Amino acid sequence: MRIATWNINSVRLRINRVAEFAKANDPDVICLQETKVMDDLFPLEAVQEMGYPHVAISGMKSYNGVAILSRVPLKDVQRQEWCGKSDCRHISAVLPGGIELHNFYVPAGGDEPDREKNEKFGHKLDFLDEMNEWFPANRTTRKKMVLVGDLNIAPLETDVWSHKQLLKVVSHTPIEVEKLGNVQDSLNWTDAVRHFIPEDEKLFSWWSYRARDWDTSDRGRRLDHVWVTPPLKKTLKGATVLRDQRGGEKPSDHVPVMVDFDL
DNA sequence: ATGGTGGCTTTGCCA
Repeated sequence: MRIATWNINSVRLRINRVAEFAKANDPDVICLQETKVMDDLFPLEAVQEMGYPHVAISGMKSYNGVAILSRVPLKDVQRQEWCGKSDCRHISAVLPGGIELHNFYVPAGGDEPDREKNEKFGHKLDFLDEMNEWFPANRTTRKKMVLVGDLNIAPLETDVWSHKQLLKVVSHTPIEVEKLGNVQDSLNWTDAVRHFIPEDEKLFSWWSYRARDWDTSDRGRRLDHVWVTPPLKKTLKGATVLRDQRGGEKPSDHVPVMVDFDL
């Protein structure tokens, strides 16, 4: 079983890129974020043509939006509200074998890392607190779960191009890293990507559009994650970050992250 | 200290 997560930054604009990615990498499940489309305009036909008959979507006009495209049946699809907002930042479904898959798009948090001056940063911190409360209140470490998505935080020093220069930049501030760490600790989640790629190796999944040359300057961050609960840890078989997807015509600013399981 | 790009929709918002 191969599960992929990808912030696609408009699924309609990049549906052909998704199709090419699926053909080349053959993931069983593709979790998308920032689909930026209402459900009735979602390119369902194209997704089914590429071999994903089971689709769960939660989208809105212009912003946010998440989707799960699957070759295997999806059960018990749920769309959770966070911070009292219906802003399409979460969808979950149960895969065969009773594995619960959660797909998140955590708020980016704006530019200023101070909740007094920037309410978007406050929203992000509150969102993380709510995740940290919801999981232990509603699930246990014994449940088979996969949590994926654009969490908009690069927790490790090697998850950013310069730890020192990003300490006050939203996505790598100590308070965000601490709160994400609390979520991770709450159900003893394993970072499935760092399970395979050593922590002393720089690893990014996002590069800004604003760089003159994203590849040469390589000022990236690892914002996209795949976590698993303890019962799935031994089933982990590999992890891949598809850096090449940042290149070519009209890329997303994020690249796909894939994790393989032997279930 | 600033501005750089991209998507969607609007002439600004969000990332």
